[in-house]
Amino acid sequence: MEELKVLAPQSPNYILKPFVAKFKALADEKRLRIMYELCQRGKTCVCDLVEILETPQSSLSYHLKMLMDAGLIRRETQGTWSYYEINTEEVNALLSEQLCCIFRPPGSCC
Amino acid sequence: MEELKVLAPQSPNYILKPFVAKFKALADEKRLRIMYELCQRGKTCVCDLVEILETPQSSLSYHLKMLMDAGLIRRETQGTWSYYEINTEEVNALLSEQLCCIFRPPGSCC
DNA sequence: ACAATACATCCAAAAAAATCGATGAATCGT
DNA sequence: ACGATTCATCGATTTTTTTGGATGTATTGT
Repeated sequence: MEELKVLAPQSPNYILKPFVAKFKALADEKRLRIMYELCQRGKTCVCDLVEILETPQSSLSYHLKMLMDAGLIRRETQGTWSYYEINTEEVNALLSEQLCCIFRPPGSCC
Repeated sequence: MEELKVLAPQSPNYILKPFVAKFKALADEKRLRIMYELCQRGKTCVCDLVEILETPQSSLSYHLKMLMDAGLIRRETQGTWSYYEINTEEVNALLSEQLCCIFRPPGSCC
């Protein structure tokens, strides 16, 4: 039976690791644009985003997955449609209030 | 007298662009670690960071430049030494208060 | 049942970012 | 003046990320 190896919980890298994925998810113009649109429009399906961003559907799905895996957005499936929306709690916990008008849904702050 | 004209309504991408570089700068474990150490220790020179992060000097310089270009840290040169420190205003404007203990210098908030 | 739509996933190619030894400029100590 | 130290920049290589057409599954409308 192999031993489970774990980073020391007090190591800085252990503390910082969860944030890397979140910042990576935000470190792309297309994904920032997705975040922006989801804030402006609320729940939005992929086919609408394809039109808004003028980006191939497979590319959109890829970027949405990045944001999902980082916990910054949420998906709600209704039949064939996938509706995505901002995960307000996560975004609020991560970004400053000054960014609320850009990356937080209207009314969720300020 | 002509009225000062505010820039015509810009595309979302225009608004978002400045943030891409900032999030890109934070989207790396090594650079997050640099931010963390600068917060803990205040002004720190490159040679100290080389020892702390156990990373080649050229790599450190590369990452410090990324953070500099994003405006997240500041440099102060004293003779041969380069001291880097957090740009508190920028970080506060970008990140949530909940991250203050990790990415903001102690005492600059909470 | 069939055609059309929505979307996640796959995959190979292209683009972007990171790595690290080497070089060179500036400064310091002796 | 000379050797040593600090650090930014260069450049070739490796690694990671992004791209977008193709494929497959699920669902909807007729």
